[in-house]
Amino acid sequence: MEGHEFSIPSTPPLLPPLNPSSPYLFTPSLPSSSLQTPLEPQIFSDIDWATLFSSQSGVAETGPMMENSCAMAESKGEEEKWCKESKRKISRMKKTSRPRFAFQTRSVDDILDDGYRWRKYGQKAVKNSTYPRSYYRCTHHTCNVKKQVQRLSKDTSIVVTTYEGIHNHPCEKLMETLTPLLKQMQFLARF
DNA sequence: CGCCTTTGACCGGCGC
DNA sequence: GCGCCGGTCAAAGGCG
Repeated sequence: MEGHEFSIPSTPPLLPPLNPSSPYLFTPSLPSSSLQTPLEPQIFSDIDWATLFSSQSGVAETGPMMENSCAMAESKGEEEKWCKESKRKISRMKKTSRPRFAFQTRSVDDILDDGYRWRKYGQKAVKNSTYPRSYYRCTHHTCNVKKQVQRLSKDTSIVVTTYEGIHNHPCEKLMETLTPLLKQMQFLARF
């Protein structure tokens, strides 16, 4: 897989990338000078930030984000219309209490290898975006975590991934890596 | 055969 | 009540 560059507009995600073969970079946690190609946090009016950042868990802040996003609208009319729609979505999403976080990825691949297994259950064309939004569910039978993946129409190299919920099981790929090590440690511990 | 993606249909919330 | 929109379902088909 190719290298990915992450940019999180407000706060870092709860779960770090788990696949060591994928050198993900999180810009907010690193000084921009330390990156080879810094990706400044940006607000895109064509992404549905209201949906992406409507979290009650405090993972993401909606207030300043929404103000900035509204300011990015091209015309006054568009701005009012867009803000109105976003506020409606926020009020709708506040009814759900599942933790959510979103982050941007600069990548040619829409799907990130985050170590978990996902099944795609839908794809929809969304308003204000050229690219469709894809819906995925964690394949673990007891896990109800979902994620949405959408490419920005303004910057086609950037993919926005939104996670909803918290996995209630270990990461399969991480366990695959750790299990032999743990067995070896248990074996050695007997001496 | 099991697991996955694709895709049109369907549903519920919301504004007018 | 109607239409729009985002999210989900489920049948069909592909692939290893």
